[in-house]
Amino acid sequence: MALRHAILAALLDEELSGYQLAKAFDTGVANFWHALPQQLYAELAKLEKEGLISGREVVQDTRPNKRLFQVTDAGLAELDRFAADTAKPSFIRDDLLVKVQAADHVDTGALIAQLTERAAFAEAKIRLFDALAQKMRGDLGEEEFLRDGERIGPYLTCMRGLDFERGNRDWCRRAVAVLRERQAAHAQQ
Amino acid sequence: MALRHAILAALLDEELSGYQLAKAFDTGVANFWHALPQQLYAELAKLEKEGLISGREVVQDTRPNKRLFQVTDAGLAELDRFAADTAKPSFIRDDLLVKVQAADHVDTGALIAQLTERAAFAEAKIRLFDALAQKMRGDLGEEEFLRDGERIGPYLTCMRGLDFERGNRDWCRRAVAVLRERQAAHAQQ
DNA sequence: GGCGACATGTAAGGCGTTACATGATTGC
DNA sequence: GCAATCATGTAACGCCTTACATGTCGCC
Repeated sequence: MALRHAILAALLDEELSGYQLAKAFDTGVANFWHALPQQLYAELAKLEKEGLISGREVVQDTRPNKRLFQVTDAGLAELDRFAADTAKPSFIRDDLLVKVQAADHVDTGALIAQLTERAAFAEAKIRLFDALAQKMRGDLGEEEFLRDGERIGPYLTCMRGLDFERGNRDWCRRAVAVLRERQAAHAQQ
Repeated sequence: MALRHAILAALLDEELSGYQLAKAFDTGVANFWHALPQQLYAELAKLEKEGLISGREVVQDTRPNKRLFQVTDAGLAELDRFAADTAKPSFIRDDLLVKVQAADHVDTGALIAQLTERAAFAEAKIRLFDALAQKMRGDLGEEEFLRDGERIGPYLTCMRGLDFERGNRDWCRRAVAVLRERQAAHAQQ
């Protein structure tokens, strides 16, 4: 049940509406969790009902009104309790890896196309995370920021996201190169 | 619905029983997917019913009998169809990242303990994957194997697993170092 | 006799995905 | 007028997790 804790963690920095949260969790700014809008609206309702967050209506002239949520003391306590719990190990679960596992038995062309697309996707995320990290540390160097900065949690998770996507990109490119070379060798026979 | 395809991919190399599959999917040899025994037994039953795998009873003297499964032609076709489908992007979803995101608001000691444990877990997986990769490529060098080897799919996924766990380990160690230094600085105030 | 490995499941409940639904405002 | 963005949901289905259940064999 980490979704609720992910939401609480996301609301630590600023008040957000469901819609704003959804954008953050969907478009990859969520370097530490992923969720769809529907999940978020449902969980926000639950969290408010349980008193872990509190919402306030914000009336807007030009746009539909919205509700901004912030973490309550009870929410902070719950987050602390969660952090002290033993964490489960995390596992990779990726369609693309399954396909590559079967690479010797399936259509190579389709695989190459998907690996290429994934590499581009990873590259886009890298740029995003890079910009985000730079924005967070401001004028400070990384070492300096991590020593003296106020809020380093998001920076650390951003670094993990960056490295993960770099790994993704590089692996995809390598796999494409390998598959292409084998394709060429096969054609020559 | 990638579990079934993960099973098919795992059965490409050798006939396996549900129990053997479960070990592979559970203990981390599964570098491309993760699943619990219950899921596997249920999915194996479905797959057999649908004709994508076929099982044969193996009578054993010293141990309980078991059923070994292999992929049918229909199973291979299904796997090929799956591989041609556009893949969804994969996301990190990790309790530990949520906790680190909230690092500035929760107990640092508990976090350090969990990061240390995770680093050790990752290190163990690295050794496992390393040994597996070495076994797969045999006497050949990596470049040579990837060019001429018979079955490179599992090797490529193993490489991704290796890199992922290295990233995990290094990030955990870095985070621990950062948190420790800040703890020390805080104590001096 | 008990523990650990082998071997295979059922059942309940929670979490995530897909599809559907509604309505206002800004910009082309 | 139409599409995109803002803003918030409901419903159905399926996958994943947790707990429970059963039985054999080898070893200490």
